[in-house]
Amino acid sequence: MADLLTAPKGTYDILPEQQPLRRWVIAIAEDVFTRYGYRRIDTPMFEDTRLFLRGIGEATDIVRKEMYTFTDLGGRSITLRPEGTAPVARAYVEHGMHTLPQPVKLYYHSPMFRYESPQAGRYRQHYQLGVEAFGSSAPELDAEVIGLLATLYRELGLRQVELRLNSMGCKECRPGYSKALRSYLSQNFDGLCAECRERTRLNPLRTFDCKVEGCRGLLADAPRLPDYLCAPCRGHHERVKACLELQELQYVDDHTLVRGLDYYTRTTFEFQCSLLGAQSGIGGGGRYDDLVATIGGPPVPGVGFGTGVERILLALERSGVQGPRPASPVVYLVALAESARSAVFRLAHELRQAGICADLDYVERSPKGQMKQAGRSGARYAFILGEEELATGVLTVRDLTTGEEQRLDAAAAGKLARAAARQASTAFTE
RNA sequence: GUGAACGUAGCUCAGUUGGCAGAGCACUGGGUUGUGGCCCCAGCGGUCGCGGGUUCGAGUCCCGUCGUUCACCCCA
Repeated sequence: MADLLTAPKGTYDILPEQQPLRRWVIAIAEDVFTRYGYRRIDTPMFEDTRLFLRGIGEATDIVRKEMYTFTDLGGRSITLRPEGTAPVARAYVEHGMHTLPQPVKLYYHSPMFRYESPQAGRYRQHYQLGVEAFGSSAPELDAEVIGLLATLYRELGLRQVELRLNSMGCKECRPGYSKALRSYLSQNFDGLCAECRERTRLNPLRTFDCKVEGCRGLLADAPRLPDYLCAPCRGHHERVKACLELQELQYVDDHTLVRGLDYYTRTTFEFQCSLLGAQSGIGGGGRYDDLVATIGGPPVPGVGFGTGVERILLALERSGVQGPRPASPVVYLVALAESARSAVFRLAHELRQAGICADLDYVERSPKGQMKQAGRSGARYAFILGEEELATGVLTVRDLTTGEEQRLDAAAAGKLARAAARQASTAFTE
């Protein structure tokens, strides 16, 4: 026990009993994504490190201290994917998707890797569901992406979800704001915490995340991003809001909402769920009109989001949402005598070939033990074989829901099992 | 990276001022020569995270270390 190996820090096993709820969430997500016209893409779990350096931005926390980067045996610098947008953008460029009818709408469900300190809802490997739409700068697309995510949360039955919205401006107007903010921060440098002094130099917009009392006070009087937006950005933002209202979506304007990835332009948004505790962000994203060009592609705009599967599951559990019941066998086979084991094994094979889910004992349990397993397995019927049945060529078929028993030949028993299997599968799809 | 709390059976947890390692659940068998769920009985299962120290004696006290959890930070 002393040297027992465990899952690496910040990782976890997804156990059989946890699978149904997770698979249900993913199935609903894929249904919603498909309904909005998005198609699935899978990209490698690791990429050339330069993709993330250029795409996410070298000043971000993700790139500076959270990437799993290593040199492979060929001397290449490789990084485990920390987020989904840059890899999908890379695939878009690499496969010439800018020549397809635009926009190109893609979705993914993939593990992400970040070297973080684990806590509730935060892991070193976590799964994200996300969408990316390339090739249109229409504000309707921003609003659609946001509406799509809101629809997903609603169909999952999540409660207490709030949408926060901001515009980050574009490369025309944001530099002017950054300059004004940096200048304001520099004038009040003595009142800032050590970290915000660093942020002033690297990425002044991030100071809005600071929770230190003194910094918050100073930032309350800081220049506001909305006052610096250029006319096109302002118009875009107004149209996004109008389209949110067309979808009857509530949102909170938050001009301090700055996300941790440098590629965002114009729209940024984040859904927060108060059921989650400290890691309240359940999903977020925005527009990234310069990303594709930054990683070496044509100047193609885009917009998308990522949402954390573990945080959705956590919120669902705290909302009391139950997953679907795990599948049970239709038939459990019981050998009452040692001499019946071969016939039972043979019968299990035949049932399975006929498409019926059947299970049996493999550890030489007593008859009572086998019946106990049959009951626990959730099977509809126990097919019982002992010396009497072997001699007369029939099966004892016990209906485990009613306890009634009858003697049937193999053909009649198979018919019964097929009927029960059909019933079980229709119950599942409903 | 920083701080706090917690590490005892597969799981959830008791364990008094330091004095024989416990319970419930789960698992296996029996109670019924060939029959599940409920009940009863029995069994299986532990280097008390790991390493040092104090002590006649440490699960218990001290130090270190690793891990988990929560929070900061950041994000999904």
